[in-house]
Amino acid sequence: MEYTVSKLAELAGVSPRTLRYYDEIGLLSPTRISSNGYRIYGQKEVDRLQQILFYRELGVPLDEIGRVLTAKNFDGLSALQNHLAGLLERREQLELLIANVEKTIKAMKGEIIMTDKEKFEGFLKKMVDDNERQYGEEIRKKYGEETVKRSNAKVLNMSKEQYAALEKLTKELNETLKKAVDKGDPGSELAQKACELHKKWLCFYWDKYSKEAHIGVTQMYVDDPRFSEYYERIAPGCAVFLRDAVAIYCQ
Amino acid sequence: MEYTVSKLAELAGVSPRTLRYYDEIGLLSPTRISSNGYRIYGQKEVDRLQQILFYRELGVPLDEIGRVLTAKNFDGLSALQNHLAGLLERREQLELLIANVEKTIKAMKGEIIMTDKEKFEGFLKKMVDDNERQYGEEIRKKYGEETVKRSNAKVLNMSKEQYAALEKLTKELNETLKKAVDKGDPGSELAQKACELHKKWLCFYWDKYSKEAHIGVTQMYVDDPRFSEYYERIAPGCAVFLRDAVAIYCQ
DNA sequence: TATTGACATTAACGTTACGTAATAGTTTAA
DNA sequence: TTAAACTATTACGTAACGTTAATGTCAATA
Repeated sequence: MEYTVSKLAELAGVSPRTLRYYDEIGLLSPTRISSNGYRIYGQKEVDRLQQILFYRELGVPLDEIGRVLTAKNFDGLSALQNHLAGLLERREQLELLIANVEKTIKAMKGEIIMTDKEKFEGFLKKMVDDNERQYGEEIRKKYGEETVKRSNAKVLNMSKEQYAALEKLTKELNETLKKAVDKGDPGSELAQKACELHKKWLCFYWDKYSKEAHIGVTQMYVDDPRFSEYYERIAPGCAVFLRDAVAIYCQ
Repeated sequence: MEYTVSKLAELAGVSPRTLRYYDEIGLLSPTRISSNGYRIYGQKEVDRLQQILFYRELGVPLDEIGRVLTAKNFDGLSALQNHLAGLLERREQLELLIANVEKTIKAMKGEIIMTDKEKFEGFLKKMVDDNERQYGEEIRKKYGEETVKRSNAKVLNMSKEQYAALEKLTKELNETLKKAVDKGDPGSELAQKACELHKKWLCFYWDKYSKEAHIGVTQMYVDDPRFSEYYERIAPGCAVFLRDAVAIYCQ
């Protein structure tokens, strides 16, 4: 049986270009060149190509494949063993990489949470300041500072388990929010569940929960573009939706 | 603090070429170019380089690093998560590769063993034939055939455990042989231990052991270049050494 | 002061295993 | 006869630099 490039290519599941390339680097040459200049491959070449592709599947570089195929069995074996050693090393490196990336992701998530925490603190301060302008000052101020202090301590002293719980809760909240926004009704059961989760979530940061603060913070999500951006990523229109839902929730 | 290319390169543990390349692709440009045309880097660039190298460590391609660094936290996070997904996929592929290569190595080892087995069978036949020429024929012939038959069955029906034991034994034999050849004395304790191991090894293939056959097969190692080659790989002069050692062993 | 050695610069090729044109000739089917 | 479907060679592009090569600049020494 004789094959031209594309016939053999189709037979072996590679591109004609690949066969020409293998010819070019001397890895697989055709039996002969026909009078019109076409490459003609025979059965021997088919077999060799199978072998080549076999080693290629194993990730052996082409020049090594060439050496392996011309070598005897024994050399082929040690070549493969070398290759295996390389693969094992690569796997170890990959494991390290993965572990590092995962760690980094965790850290980044933590950072975002911390960033949010700072924003909340800022919000708390603002709320307190507003209160102060409305009412007297010292008592409220002192109360505000303590709140912030306690919030600090709360987040910083979070145990691993608590942190994990917060992560889980965040995920659940985001998913619920997304689904609720898709439905579109801030008064829906799902939306109210999201509010409930959001309240729980806030309580990870806040020592003391109040309806007013809850309403205030969700309003801030709408007003402050840095917050809006965060929530827009969860779902379009999410900040506004959450504010409206919380308004109902806190009635 | 200002740095020239090689200063920064040394500080960060990369090559000057790398820094020029990063400049070329716009990933990290120097603060300014001094009058003599030298690249001058400042603290900001040092920080950015640290970040770049951090992501590079994680295997993120340079163009993606560029995007990640200009993006906000959140984008950086999702970029990393994407990257992680890619890594996990690569790990799976790598696992498959490794499994396949290991399987192939096992198969190749088996093949070599099988090849040897055929050679042994050939030897057995020859031995039997010689015997036949010397003695009568039918009984011996039948006996020989049965031996071969049983040898076939024995190897083909080898259990995984037996196969593993054979592998272990082969390794031990080869190592002992190598050490013994290095010492140089076929009568040494180590050489005789190698003979003992070789006997055990033969018994994996042979149903029935005889001193004459043992001497004969090691003589064949010397005479048949295909065998010699195999043993030469273990140590130079190994075939002759083994024959001499077995001659002493079988006295 | 002239020279030397250690720096700097840009330009350009090499690395892997092909994919993807571009250009040109050949075979085959309609 | 013509067009489709093949063939060929040549050459650029890919990622992230390493490695010359040719040339220019700076600081220190003979």
